[in-house]
Amino acid sequence: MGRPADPARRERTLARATDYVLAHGLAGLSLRPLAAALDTSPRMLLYDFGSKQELVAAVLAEARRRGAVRLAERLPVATGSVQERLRGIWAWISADERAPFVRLFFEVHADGLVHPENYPDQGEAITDWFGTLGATFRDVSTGPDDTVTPTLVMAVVRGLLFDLTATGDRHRTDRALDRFAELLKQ
Amino acid sequence: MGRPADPARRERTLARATDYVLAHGLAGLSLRPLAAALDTSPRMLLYDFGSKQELVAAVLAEARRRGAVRLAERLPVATGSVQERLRGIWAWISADERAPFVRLFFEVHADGLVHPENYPDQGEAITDWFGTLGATFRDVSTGPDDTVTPTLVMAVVRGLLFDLTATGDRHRTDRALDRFAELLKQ
DNA sequence: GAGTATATGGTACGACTGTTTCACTAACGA
DNA sequence: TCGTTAGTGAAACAGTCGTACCATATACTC
Repeated sequence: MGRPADPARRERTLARATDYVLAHGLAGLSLRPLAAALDTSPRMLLYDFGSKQELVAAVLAEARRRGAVRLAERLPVATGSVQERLRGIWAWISADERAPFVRLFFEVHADGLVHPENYPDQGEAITDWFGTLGATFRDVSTGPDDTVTPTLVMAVVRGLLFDLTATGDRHRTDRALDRFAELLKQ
Repeated sequence: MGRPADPARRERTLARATDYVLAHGLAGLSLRPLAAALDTSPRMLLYDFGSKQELVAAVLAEARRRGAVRLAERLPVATGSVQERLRGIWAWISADERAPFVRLFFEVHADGLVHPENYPDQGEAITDWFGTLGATFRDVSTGPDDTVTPTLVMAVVRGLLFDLTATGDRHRTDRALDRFAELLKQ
């Protein structure tokens, strides 16, 4: 008995909070401005999530969930040459629409280097793409459980993303990826 | 006339502040703990640097200066095969002693993505290694002002650094670099 | 209606932040 | 000794932070 709980409200808040964090970043996140932007109050944020730390954890989980969904929609296009697949992945991840995700990705990584205790599963977040990526580049792998090829491919992608986000030089980074694709093809 | 200024004090403070930032990171930097660790006071930090923002700028400049010196000491070893040179660079940059620099590097990049206005020269910080790196890998470059090869090499190094710092998996990242060296050799 | 559990507003607490102000001392030239 | 400039400690200011407390409103069962 009593007033029935409304879990949808928490979900709605979580979705909007994730939008907000993707737009504004994690570093300066503060409950009061966040609440104001979400038409709610710090009081309600703590009521729904317990603490700021738990709210952030929920937001990061939601962001990762969204990214995984988007990736799953995109990646199965494992047809074509190695070059085409690589270019497809790069075009997708480096597109402007993905910029907020990429930004948050780098932000979480950097914060995790200073406070590893807050991100117990950061290692997984890096390596869990290997399953899908390994499948995508099976023909250039050295074996069925080759982890080196996905590692290298992801390193190139992340490194070029790093470069692109810092310099904005799309032409140079695009060409560097093409060059890597050529090398990979042999 | 009057008491003579003592610029050495500011230099000493800057050096120790840089040590502190390299050890503790930029994100949570606060004047009072910093001053306490440096046996000085927030009052003096502001007296010497004007504001926290200028202090941070000075610290970052100092850190970059140190990194450049260390790199200049190391890089001229441009002898040997492409593989050996690449391995040498990777061994140097991924060594544990460089970890604080690498951490700060990622931290500044991430913060720069959220607040680009604070880092007007971030693009340069990424590309200014190309001069030296381009010279080092001249024999695998496509031309005298080939920017693509240095871009790719740095992307691999940064991407693998990203992986290594997040997962701590040295074996896998080392092998990925070896694989890249093989590809580069053709 | 009473009883009860959820939802919410308002407010204040204690701890921090960068910075400022005021007073004072230290070290020099004349 | 006096004037002048550099250096420095202590305290306060105005603000923000996450969070806790207290009241009250809302929506349900009985």
